[in-house]
Amino acid sequence: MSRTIKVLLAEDQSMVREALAALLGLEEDIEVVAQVARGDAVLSAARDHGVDVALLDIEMPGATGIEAAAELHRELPALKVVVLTTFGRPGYLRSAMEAGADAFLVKDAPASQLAEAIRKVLAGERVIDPSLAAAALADGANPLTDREREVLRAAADGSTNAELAAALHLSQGTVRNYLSTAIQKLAVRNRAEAVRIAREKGWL
Amino acid sequence: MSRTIKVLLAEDQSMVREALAALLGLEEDIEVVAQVARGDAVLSAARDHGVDVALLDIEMPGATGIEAAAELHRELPALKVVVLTTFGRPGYLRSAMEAGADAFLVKDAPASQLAEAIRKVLAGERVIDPSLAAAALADGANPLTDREREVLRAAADGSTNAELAAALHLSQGTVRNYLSTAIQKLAVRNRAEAVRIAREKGWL
DNA sequence: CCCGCCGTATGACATCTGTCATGCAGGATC
DNA sequence: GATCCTGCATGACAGATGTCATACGGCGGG
Repeated sequence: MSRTIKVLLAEDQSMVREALAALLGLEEDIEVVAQVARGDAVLSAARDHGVDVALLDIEMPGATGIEAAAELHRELPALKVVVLTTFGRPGYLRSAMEAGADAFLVKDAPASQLAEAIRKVLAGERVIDPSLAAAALADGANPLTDREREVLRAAADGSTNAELAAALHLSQGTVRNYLSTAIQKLAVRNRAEAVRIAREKGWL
Repeated sequence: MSRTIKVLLAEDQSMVREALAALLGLEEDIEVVAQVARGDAVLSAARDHGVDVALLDIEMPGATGIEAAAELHRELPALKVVVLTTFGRPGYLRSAMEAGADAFLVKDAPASQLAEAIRKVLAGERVIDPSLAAAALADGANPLTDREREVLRAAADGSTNAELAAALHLSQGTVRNYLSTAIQKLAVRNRAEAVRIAREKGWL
């Protein structure tokens, strides 16, 4: 028989993290051997505990789960990565896959899928929600350039053009040009809508 | 000896809900007897299962945890209510308390506080994070009028003045007046910032 | 009864935003 | 080397947004 599966859990909300640990603790063949609350603590914890599978939330301080996934994939290629997120944003799925994730789960899927996904990735399978995959393909790739994304992200909090220009070391006109092209690419009417749509797609 | 504490769990993300159930299941004196995923399913589930404590997430479809709390407080006054939320927004705390909640927990508190809070509210105590309470008091009450809130909420998705006017059956000028006063009350420069601040405070 | 606030509305004004044409430098591609 | 794309910039213009003064009816408090 095989030994238990060693899992690393990365999730910033303690209550959710410990609850997930309790859930996985109910499984006989799974053992949560490490828990971290920050994206930038993932790699060393995975190394220190000889982990088989890393379960990563996306929204975390320090580094996102996607960034952590890429790092793990580079440094510990044998390690399997499951990305777990609140938001089923097509762009997140795409980035997670590009970062080398083996599974992508949303938190409103039934709890049973979590242990199941862990076993499947260890067996070499990939696990992704088919409808999300379809949405990701339908949306296509992120149409925004780096600069456009950067400006849009900075504009998300309601900053004015002048503030954006100062913060990004650009001229005010350039800021407006970037926002204008972003607005057109996203087929919306103003920056607020552009921010909303880009967020929904996971393109920010 | 006393019988086990019967708990109702209301949280829309299945994985989180079931994980919390697993967590509470580890406690000898606590039993999760019902789980619901919608705010408008809380009351009848609580009635049907003779629940002692209801654990309510705020963000849920159907009705918010706050609305559900108010309903429970009205219909089943003996029932204790614990509000559990991702966002430690002062305005949420205030509304939860006004709705008759007995405890207010944020999901990034340690998991141990959950069972502890359940026992405390049953003992007649109230449980709230002191720093959040301080923030709620410091912020004061929501300064926005009903209409201002309504317009701001509608403006949050990037709608233009004309769209807002049509949607709310107001003149465009009136919409601008409301947004203008909201902007001034929140001491910000434009509607986008106003939306952000109002959200952060839990005033939307 | 009067005052003040809320909801609603208008008009005028200043500023901010979004669009477009145009320009230039650097890197990639052919 | 010519061409194209990207990043950056400018100026001009139209339209959206924010401010302010003003107005009126209703409602609640003093």
